[in-house]
Amino acid sequence: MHDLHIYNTLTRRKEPFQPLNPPHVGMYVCGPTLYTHAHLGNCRTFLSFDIVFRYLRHLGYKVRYVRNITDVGHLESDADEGEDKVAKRARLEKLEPMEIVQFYAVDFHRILDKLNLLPPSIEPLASGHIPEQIEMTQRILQNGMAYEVNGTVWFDVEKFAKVFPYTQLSNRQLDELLDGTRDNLEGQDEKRGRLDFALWKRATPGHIMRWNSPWGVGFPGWHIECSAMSTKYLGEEFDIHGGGMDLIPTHHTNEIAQHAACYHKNPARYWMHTNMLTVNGQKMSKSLGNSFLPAELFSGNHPLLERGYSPMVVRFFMLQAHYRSTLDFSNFAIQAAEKGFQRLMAALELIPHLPVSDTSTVDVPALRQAVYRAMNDDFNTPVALAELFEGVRHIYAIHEGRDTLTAADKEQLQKLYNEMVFDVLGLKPEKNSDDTLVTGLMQLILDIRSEVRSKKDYATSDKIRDALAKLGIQVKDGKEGTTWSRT
RNA sequence: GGUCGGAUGGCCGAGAGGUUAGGCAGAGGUCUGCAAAACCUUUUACAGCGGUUCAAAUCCGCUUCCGACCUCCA
Repeated sequence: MHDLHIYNTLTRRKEPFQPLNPPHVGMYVCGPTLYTHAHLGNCRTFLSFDIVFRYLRHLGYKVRYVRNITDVGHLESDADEGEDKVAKRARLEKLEPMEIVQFYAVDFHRILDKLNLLPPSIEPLASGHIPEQIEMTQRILQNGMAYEVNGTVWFDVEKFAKVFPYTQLSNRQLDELLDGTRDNLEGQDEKRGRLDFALWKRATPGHIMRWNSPWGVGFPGWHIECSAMSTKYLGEEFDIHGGGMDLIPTHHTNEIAQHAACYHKNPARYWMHTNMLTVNGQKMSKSLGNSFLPAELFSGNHPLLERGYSPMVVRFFMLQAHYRSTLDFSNFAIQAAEKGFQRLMAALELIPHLPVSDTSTVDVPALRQAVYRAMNDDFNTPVALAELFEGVRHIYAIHEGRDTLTAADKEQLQKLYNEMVFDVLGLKPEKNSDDTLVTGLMQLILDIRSEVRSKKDYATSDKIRDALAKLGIQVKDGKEGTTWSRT
């Protein structure tokens, strides 16, 4: 029935999507480490998976979507050195680590809600799954793929690589990885191999986040929380695992390793990775100073921004690029998206008012097929939108009598746009005002204006129009009467 | 330096051997008391040089430039 193909990073190919236990689908996406505000690039990744979630549900799958929040164990360096990011922030602000995470989690959810992302089915915290992580670490030790040194448990990458393709996901050569990192082996006397990573870390006396374990007081490593939580909620093997592309070489590679060291198989069948958001061709990142927060984008309160852009415009802007391509941000580009979004929404509002005829000159089933073909091709939202814009042209043509539509086709057209635009793409109209008083007053004012216009009293009608313009209301005289909108 | 991925018209961005992607901007038009808005039509393209092919933006090779990862990042 569906012909959905998903690009799998594991095989570097698009593959037909076949869930393990239809109609159920298990999907795990690596969420943020909330020691600070999530930035716009982070949001793009979660938006991409929101589309996956929505489309799979639309196709009739029962999706369990797990997206974690990492609140412990993520150190400042992937080499398992430096301070825990959350703990550091807590120390600096003299707050409980959980206070830090709670503060940024609330903010994170508020932003995602504005962008109309559906909440995941489960949003587990790493700190809430310490026993699971300890248990998994024990299992890896029992299976001989890890070793303990002074209360820290290290994953033995080189040993593991002999029995499992460790570099499968990143598509790199193990020798080269070992070579490339040799020089920073110094100062790390505990781990045996340069690629080895911590499953459990001994807590230094001043470390605020600490739990008892078979190896003494400590805290879990960065990657193990995702393995433990995905296994707990989705099982030893599930359908989709996703995250940003930058997680491929370290985080996801190690996740697969840990999981395979326990269960002798890759946790997920389809690995999906989203590309980066760039600004002037460079990856958005805090260190480059080219990142801004979603809240700043909405308000326009940032040096890089000419003005604010509404959340739905931002969503539309991101959907105009495929999730595996980089997307370059600029004021010009997002302003173009804003106009396009408004055009799409205006056409959508027109559908219920379209006249019907005995025959159709528009091939609605073909349009429908084209849109689904795009979505089935690895969630190709830009092409799906392009097809919907083809439909927009027809909607206007029908509106103006240049094309015709049967009642049945009109119903199908309405259904297609409702389902695709609202349910799958998650766009929604941004009402300027639903204040009934304003609506009533405007109706009255425009009635008066049209009366004086019919008497050719243009001085008065222009006075009304100009005065409204000063108040930020644009009057639009059309064939079918006069409408208005806020500017 | 190593590995991987890119270079598409003024901008953003799809496509991936033969047929117009789409959006925005520009130009022309329709409508209009005027204006705006809206709608219609429409110009400009596949980094460079070779090769394969009846046919290449699309495949292969080289060159140039850019990015990502290898060091915190979705």
